[in-house]
Amino acid sequence: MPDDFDLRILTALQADARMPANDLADRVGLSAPACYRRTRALRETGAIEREIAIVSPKTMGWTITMIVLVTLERDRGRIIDDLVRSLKVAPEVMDVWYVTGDHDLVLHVAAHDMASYDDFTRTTLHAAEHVRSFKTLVVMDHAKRNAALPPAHLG
Amino acid sequence: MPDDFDLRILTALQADARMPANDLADRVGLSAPACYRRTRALRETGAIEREIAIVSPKTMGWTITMIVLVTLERDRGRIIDDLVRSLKVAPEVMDVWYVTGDHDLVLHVAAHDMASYDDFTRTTLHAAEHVRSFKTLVVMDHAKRNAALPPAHLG
DNA sequence: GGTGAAAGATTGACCGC
DNA sequence: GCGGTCAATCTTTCACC
Repeated sequence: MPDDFDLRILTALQADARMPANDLADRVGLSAPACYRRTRALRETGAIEREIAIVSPKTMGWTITMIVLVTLERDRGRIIDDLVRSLKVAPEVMDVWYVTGDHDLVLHVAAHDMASYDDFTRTTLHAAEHVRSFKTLVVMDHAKRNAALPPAHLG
Repeated sequence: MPDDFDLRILTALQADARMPANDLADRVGLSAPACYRRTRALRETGAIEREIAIVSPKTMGWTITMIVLVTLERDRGRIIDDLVRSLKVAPEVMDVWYVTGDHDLVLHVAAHDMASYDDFTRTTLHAAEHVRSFKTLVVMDHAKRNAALPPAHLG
């Protein structure tokens, strides 16, 4: 169970994973080695899943992204695992959410252009069993991109 | 314009922002100082937007997330800037996408529980002008969470 | 962009609570 | 178990070519 020191560390590292342990120490009120030990423990327990650079999509050659709302046949059971497995492997697929409501899956997909997105839908979605239908919402602007979570509530 | 060295650096740092410049150097085929200079330039030009820790939502006390499909009145002009501004400020809102298609905005929202999500919809969505309707898709599982982009295509 | 050295950060050993 | 101090090690960063 994380205490407030841990939550402060996590909140700081969510904003800047490269913050030196010394700055972290000042912020959370511990010594640098104490911050380091806690940070290491947070990594080992999986509270920190990974530490990554957020890169501009255009720089990486991904010019468009789509939100895809997928509706499955109404006997979806474990068979959709096959679909999800193929989505996990597909590099263009950045996020897969299982949802309840008007749809069953929501995807966040990157593409170089519309033609390559069409390819993706053909090989991955149209080809899949149990996909009844899907709707593509083309992203015009990613107005807020907060890969980090909201800050934790401190006790 | 990034060359292949830059793209390799970006691809590596997307997977692990803490990779030492020495390892980076081995991977991309440059010396550590060269990698460092390129990395710094990539930060300064905004190709690297930021470097963050991906934290487990449950550790941070965010137990549920939602995908929200927002439909606006059909005279949305600049007025929706007010809505987007409030969404950008709201800590629970992790992503805001402007989209074309059956809806106008897609949100990715975190909440501590359903009651606090209800609060959010009341204060931020129901209260907003020009929101015609919205649909909430409750996330049951974030099966793929790839805050990083797909790898770049190298020439 | 490479080399080598200075500056700074991370990590380990050890002590005390 | 926890954190603190000090020191060794490793990384980042700079100066110079």
